[in-house]
Amino acid sequence: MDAELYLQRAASHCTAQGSRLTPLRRKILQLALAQSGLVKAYQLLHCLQAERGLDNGVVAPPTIYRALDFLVAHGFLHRVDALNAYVVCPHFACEHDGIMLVCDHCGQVQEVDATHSLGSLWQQCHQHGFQPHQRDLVLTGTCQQCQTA
Amino acid sequence: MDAELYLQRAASHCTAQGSRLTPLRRKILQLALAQSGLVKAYQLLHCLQAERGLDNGVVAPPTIYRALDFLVAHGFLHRVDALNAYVVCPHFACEHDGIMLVCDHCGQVQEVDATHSLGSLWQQCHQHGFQPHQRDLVLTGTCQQCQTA
DNA sequence: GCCAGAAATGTTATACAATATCATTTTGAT
DNA sequence: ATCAAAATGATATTGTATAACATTTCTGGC
Ligand SMILES: [Zn+2]
Ligand SMILES: [Zn+2]
Ligand SMILES: [Zn+2]
Ligand SMILES: [Zn+2]
Repeated sequence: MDAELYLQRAASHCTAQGSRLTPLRRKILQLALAQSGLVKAYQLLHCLQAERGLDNGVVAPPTIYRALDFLVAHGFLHRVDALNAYVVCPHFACEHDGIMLVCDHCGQVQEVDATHSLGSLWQQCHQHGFQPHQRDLVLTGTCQQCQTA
Repeated sequence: MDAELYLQRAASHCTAQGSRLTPLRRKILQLALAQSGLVKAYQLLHCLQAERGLDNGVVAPPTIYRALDFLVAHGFLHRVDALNAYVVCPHFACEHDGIMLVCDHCGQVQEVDATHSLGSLWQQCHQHGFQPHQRDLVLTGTCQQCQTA
C-alpha cells in the first residue's frame, strides 16, 4: 500500500467532510501505515516518542487515543476489540460491508467482501430494533498458514 | 432466570464433561447470575471480596480471571470484547449460533438465534482458509429504547 | 489585524484490565 | 500413603484507557 497516496486521499476525505487531518493525526496515521498488520496504541506511543527525541517533551496516552478515535471515526482505522488493536482500512472511501479476518497468532489481516452475508445479519438486527455500530465485522481466529503449522 | 436451577444444570453439564464446577467457580457464576446484564471482572472482584469479609484474606485478579476463563470455555458466559465485559448465556447446553446484541448505552443484552445468517458467514470464512474462534457473535450498538430516547 | 469561541493538543494523575510467576492447597488415582 | 495434576492463593508487574485541567492553535466575525 502506497502510504503517501493513502495520506493524500485521507486528507482529501477529511477536507470533504469539514474535518482536519492535522499534522499529529497525519503522523499517527503514517506510523500505522508503516506497520505490517495490527497496530497497538502503546506501540504508536513509543514510536512517536522516539521520533520526537528525548528533548521535545513526552508523549502521553491521551495524545494517541484521541488521534486513534479520530481515525477510527473517519474510517481510516478499524478497531479490533478482541486484541485491543487497530488495523488500517485500505478502502475507507467506498461504502463497504466487509469482514476483516485477523489471525491472532501471526497478526495477518485479510479483508473479505461480505455484502451478502452481512446484509442478512444487519437485517436481522434491525428486525429486533437494534442499531449496530459497526459497518465492518472484525473477526479473530487462525489463518491458513497458522493452522497447518 | 432462576439462578439455582441454572447452577444445578451448570454443575451437571460440567460433570458430564469431566470438569468440575468448584465452589469458587460456582460462587462467581452465582454472582454473575445476580447481575442484570453486563458483568465486569473487577466488579466481581469487589463482590467476592465483600462476601468474604475483611478478615478472610484478599481476593486478587487472577482468582477472578481464572474462573471467568473456565466459565467462558464451558459456555456459561460470553465475553463482550468491545466492553471488556461478560454476559450470562441462558442456554449454554444447546449448540447455538447466536448473535448477542449489546446496547452500549444502557447495557441491555439481547440474544438472538442466527444459525442461518451466521452459517453463510462462517462458510465464507472457511472459504478463505480462516478458522474463526468465536461461535457466537457479539455486536454492540443501540437498542430500541435508547434510539427513541 | 484583533478578539472571542471552538477545536486540538499538552500535562498530570489515576482508574481499569490482564497476566506472569511462584507458593500452597486440594483432588483423584495408584 | 504417595504421587502428580488441578486448582487456588499470593505478590508483583505490565498493559490499556480515561478523567480533569491547562495551554496552544485554529477559525470566523468584527
Ligand atoms: Zn474497512
Ligand atoms: Zn496466522
Ligand atoms: Zn449464548
Ligand atoms: Zn439501550
